[in-house]
Formats: sequence, C-alpha cells, structure tokens
Amino acid sequence: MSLQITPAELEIMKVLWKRPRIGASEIVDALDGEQDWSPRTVKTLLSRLVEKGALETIADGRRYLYRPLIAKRDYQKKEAGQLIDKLFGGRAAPLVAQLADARGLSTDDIEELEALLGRLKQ
Amino acid sequence: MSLQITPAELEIMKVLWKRPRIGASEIVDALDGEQDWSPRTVKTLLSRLVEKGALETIADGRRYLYRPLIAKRDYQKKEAGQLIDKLFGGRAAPLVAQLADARGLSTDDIEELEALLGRLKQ
DNA sequence: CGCTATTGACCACAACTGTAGTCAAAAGGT
DNA sequence: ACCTTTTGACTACAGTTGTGGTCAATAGCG
Repeated sequence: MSLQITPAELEIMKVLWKRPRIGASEIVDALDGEQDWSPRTVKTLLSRLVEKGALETIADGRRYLYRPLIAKRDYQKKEAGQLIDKLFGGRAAPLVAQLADARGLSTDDIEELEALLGRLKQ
Repeated sequence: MSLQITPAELEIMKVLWKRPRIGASEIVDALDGEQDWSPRTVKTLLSRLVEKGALETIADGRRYLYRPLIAKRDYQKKEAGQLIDKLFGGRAAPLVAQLADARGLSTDDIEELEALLGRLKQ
C-alpha cells in the first residue's frame, strides 16, 4: 500500500492530525483563511482520503466524523526518508548541510541538534 | 517560475547532473538497469524538461545534447526547504529527529553532523 | 546508391489531481 | 407538516504525469 497523499489532501490531514474526530464542516471552518476551497472541494478530498485508507469515517447521526488512520509522525518519517533517498544518496548529513545553507539554522536549532546527537551517541 | 520537476523527470536530471552535455541515447544507456523505459519515454521526458526550462539543448549535428539549467544543489535546497515547511513547521531539528528515528544515523552521520554544527557555531 | 536505424516533432491515452457542480435524503426551524 | 440547509454520493472536467506510438528527415552501412 503506497498510500499516496497529494498536497491538497495533506492540508486536510494536517487539520485532522490537530483535531481528530471532527466532521466535514469543522474541517471547512478550520481551513478557512488557510485554503480558499469550496466545501465541495473539501468533501471530495475527504472522500479520496477515505478511499485511500488514510482516514476512516465514524457515523455520527446524519453525518460522518473523520479520523486519521496514519499518524503524522509516520507520515513525516516516510516523507523525510523518501527525500533523502531520492536526492541525498540516503544520507542525512548532506540534507542538514543543505538546510543550513538554504535558510540558516538558528542557535536554538543548533543546540537542539547537538542535544539530539548527544543522546544518539550514548 | 515554479519549475515543477516530476519524479520521472528527476531521474533524467540526475543522469545529467552527473554527465552534462550528453545526447538522448547516452541518457537511455545510463538509465538502463535503473529504469525500464523505452527510448520514446526518455525522449518525452527530455522534451518536457526543455519546455519547462530545466534543460537546454545544444545542437550537435543531427541531434541535441542536453544540459541542466538548474543546479543539483539548488534543487536539493528547494526540496529540502519545501519538506520542512510542509511537514515540520519550518524547523530543521524535528526533521533530523525523525530521520534518526526512521532509519538510524550511522556513527559516521553523527560525526559528520557534529562537525557541521561545530562549523556553524564558530 | 538504396535500406535500415536513429532522432526529433507531434500525438495518444489512461490515471491521478485540483476544483467544483448536481441530486437526493435527512434534519431542524416555524 | 413544509421549506431550507446540511451532508454524502455521484459526476464533471481540464491539467499533469507516466508511458509509449507514428511519422518524416537524415545518416551511416553495405
């Protein structure tokens, strides 16, 4: 199951990762200001995500609540892994180097990374 | 110019980043074993990349040589930046944490990253 | 010198994506 | 008990992507 989530669909997933078990209208509201989509569009994206197995529906009277079936963390991992495989020869270090170059790491970032590396080394 | 390069097109770009200024048949050869594409498919991808401004053609008798107009490094930067904006709230550290979790960083990776961080801290 | 193979130009076509419309059932207001 | 609104099901439709075919010019082989 490759479970391809498109960019538009991802916006829906992000809303549901923050607030699982909400209905379509709440999602439309949550996206207001973010995306300029008609409620129809949101509904289509929801249907496609259900079809793909990324969401499940929970009957709630005359409507559905939606709940993510894949965790944000897992999705992040998959995407990060795909990127380094695709473009960085499978190595993380060059990716970080590019990020540092592209947008600069803040002092906080650097400290956080050092702490992370310290933990990994033990 | 958003310059959207699709996954299939990226395979072509990767060949040309390694060996700029080669013709379509060399690209087909270079992809042999990697991708199972007919020469027609490769040609279509090349045309699309030229159309998109990612490659330029250099006349060479009855055929073209192709040369990248965007650098691998720039593309890597853009993709890495897009990923962290899209999924990691624009911060690099969480991405690295996910990578460490997803596939484990090798001792070499860790050392390389520490050296990198050391340089950034100067 | 004529034939086959290469090459670019153009075309095809289904699946996937973004974006949304129509329709009918149901649910709640008055 | 109606009318309006919400919601899900189904449909639409153009643009992109993956994959490759046709055709005509040309260029090297024999």
